[in-house]
Amino acid sequence: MTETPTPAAQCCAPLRAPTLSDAETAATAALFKALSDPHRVRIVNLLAVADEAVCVCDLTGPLSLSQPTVSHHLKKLVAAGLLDRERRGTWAYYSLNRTALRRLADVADLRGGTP
Amino acid sequence: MTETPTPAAQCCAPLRAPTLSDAETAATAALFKALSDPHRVRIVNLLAVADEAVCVCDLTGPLSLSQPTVSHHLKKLVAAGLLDRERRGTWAYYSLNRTALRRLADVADLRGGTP
DNA sequence: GCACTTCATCGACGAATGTCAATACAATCT
DNA sequence: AGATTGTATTGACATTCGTCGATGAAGTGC
Repeated sequence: MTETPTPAAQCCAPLRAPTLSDAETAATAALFKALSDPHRVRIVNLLAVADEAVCVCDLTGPLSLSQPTVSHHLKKLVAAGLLDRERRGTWAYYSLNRTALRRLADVADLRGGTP
Repeated sequence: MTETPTPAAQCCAPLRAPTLSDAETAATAALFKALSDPHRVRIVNLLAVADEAVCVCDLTGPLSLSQPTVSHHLKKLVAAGLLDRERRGTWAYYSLNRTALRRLADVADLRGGTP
């Protein structure tokens, strides 16, 4: 997979949109799909409360998952645009993309604009 | 399936919550999972723009899906608490549960309370 | 160079998902 | 009662998903 399709968080459209293209519908579903797993919800929650970026080794414990599985989930969240990845030496630090999460909240908001 | 587990939309907790129980995490993931399919996103969008309740036969066309498949998706959305079902004679009318969608928007909102 | 650590990818497995045709159920009408 | 219409359920199928062990890849320090 050398392709890097644009993150769903950048293509999604609000559920209240008057018309929704197929691409927007797919992107919106993909965005929700990224959060459709309990472990990924937990990851986002951990990153939301931690104001510091977190590395993979800090997540395997709280999640009770193997390291490959944690990397797998992180990759999905990054692909969706919800997480940012940064390398510091040997470590890979992940942090929340607050802009993407703002957009997610707006997608689910049935009333008007983005304050 | 005679069990009727409480809808995810009533058990979910915001992603910004300081601590998230396993049950809350699972419910939150289940809520997102209900919207992780493009056809279900389309259904919610159709119901969001239509201020009238909609029956199954009105959805098979726009979705290009068979009637059993549409019923299957509707059932999942109702189970998640996002849709309400009402029988009128032979027809089954579905409508958006605006409270549940409000809650969904709040789940994704990283900043404070529920205005 | 080599050893070591951290993370990503690969391969395989069982489990869950979306889909449809066929069938059953429910409500209405004659 | 029987016929008809709209909806729900069943059973089967291919596909996708989450998980792990094993292996690679990248970086650090000796």
